[in-house]
Amino acid sequence: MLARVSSTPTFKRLPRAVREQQMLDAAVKVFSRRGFHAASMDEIADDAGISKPMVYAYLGTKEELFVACLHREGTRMMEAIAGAAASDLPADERLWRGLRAFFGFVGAHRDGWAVLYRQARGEQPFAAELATMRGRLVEVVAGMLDHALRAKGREVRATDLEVVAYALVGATESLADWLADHPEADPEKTATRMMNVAWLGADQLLRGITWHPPAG
Amino acid sequence: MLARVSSTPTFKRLPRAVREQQMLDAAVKVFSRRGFHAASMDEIADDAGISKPMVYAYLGTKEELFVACLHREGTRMMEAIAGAAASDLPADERLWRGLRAFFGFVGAHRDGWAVLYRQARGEQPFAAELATMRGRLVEVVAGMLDHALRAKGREVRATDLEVVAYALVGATESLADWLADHPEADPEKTATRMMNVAWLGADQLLRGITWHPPAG
DNA sequence: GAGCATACCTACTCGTGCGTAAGGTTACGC
DNA sequence: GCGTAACCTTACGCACGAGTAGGTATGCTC
Repeated sequence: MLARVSSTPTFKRLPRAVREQQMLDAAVKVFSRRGFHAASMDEIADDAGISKPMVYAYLGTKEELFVACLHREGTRMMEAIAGAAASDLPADERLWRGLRAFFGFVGAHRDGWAVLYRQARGEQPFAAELATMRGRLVEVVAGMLDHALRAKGREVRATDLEVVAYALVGATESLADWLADHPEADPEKTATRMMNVAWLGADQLLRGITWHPPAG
Repeated sequence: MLARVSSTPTFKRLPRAVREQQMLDAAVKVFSRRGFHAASMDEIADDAGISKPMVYAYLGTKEELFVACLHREGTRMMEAIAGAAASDLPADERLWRGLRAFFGFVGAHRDGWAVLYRQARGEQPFAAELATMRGRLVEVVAGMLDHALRAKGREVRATDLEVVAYALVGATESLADWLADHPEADPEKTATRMMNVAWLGADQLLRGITWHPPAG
């Protein structure tokens, strides 16, 4: 066996923790470019500058690897948002800061977002995990609306609140998607636009103004 | 070879057009349950009550089959919406009818929606096609907003308009997704909720009321 | 400087599922 | 009633990619 001849400068041996991060970086990149199925473990290993068995040794099977990506990116995102939107602020201020943090994250981690949102969504095994994460977001938004409503002495059925929150989260994700496809776009400006759509509509609702279908 | 013994009542031979529809029905069903990759041509053929080579003979490769599904479901949906929202109505009326038609469609074709939205989105080869369809929707919505604005003597930059439209479409898709997961929910009611989120916010914008970030 | 653990490799196996070759059977025109 | 074309089948080839077996090198500890 020729093995590694000294022609190549005998690449560094790195501690596990470092290699794991490199692998995750590569995996996120490849998954986001190719999609879960089309991505091959060989390509990921290659991209990480390591051989395939190392990936299996450290991060396990392909599914487990994907879950690990999901976890890392998801955690990073949630932390970015939670860190920005402290809960002792008024609702509109929290919403604004949360949105800014969110779009900032997406702008800076387009690959991560693609993995999280575009890929995980379609694949059965991961959709549930993703849904849970989104569920937490919806709850937070619904909580903010509810809080603001109660402050005005109003009360709304929980389902209605949840659905509205769901719509707002959806709109936000959609804009994030748009942002991921427009590298030249400004995350801050996108956040402002979202705020316009969301808060002006919500504000109306908070005042008790509602729309209802025409008769017939 | 035993071949088909007369025990089974010699299943009917059907004309191509009919079989193609049966195949598409089966394909939509299986794709929506399993996802594009996990779905096997064998299962689709089986579900259509036909053998695999027939599928290849009529609809071509797996990718082509999926595109065919996408096309049929997409066309049906667009027709449902376009049919409901005639362009000679006022903007809010058009929006309302379009939304109602849309949620009605999703409520009635949950499988089709899952294929269109959840699957096509993640898979590179189809994402483009899907994006085009959504693009048309966004244009329509943006056009409605623009029309309403001009009627009030206002003018907004095209980009802003497009982004707002994008957000509204995203919110709507998100609610459709919610609807697909809640079989007991009422499409009509969901449309009303969406109208509340969208139109109240849009109405504010139409009046020239905008939100802007706090100083600092 | 022997021993041991950990990092790392090449080179396979093997299942799965797409796509097809080659042939059987039914309907319909003439 | 017979040919021909369209319908439909079984049974396979084959590529691709997940996962593994088994071995080599390197650094750390005492």
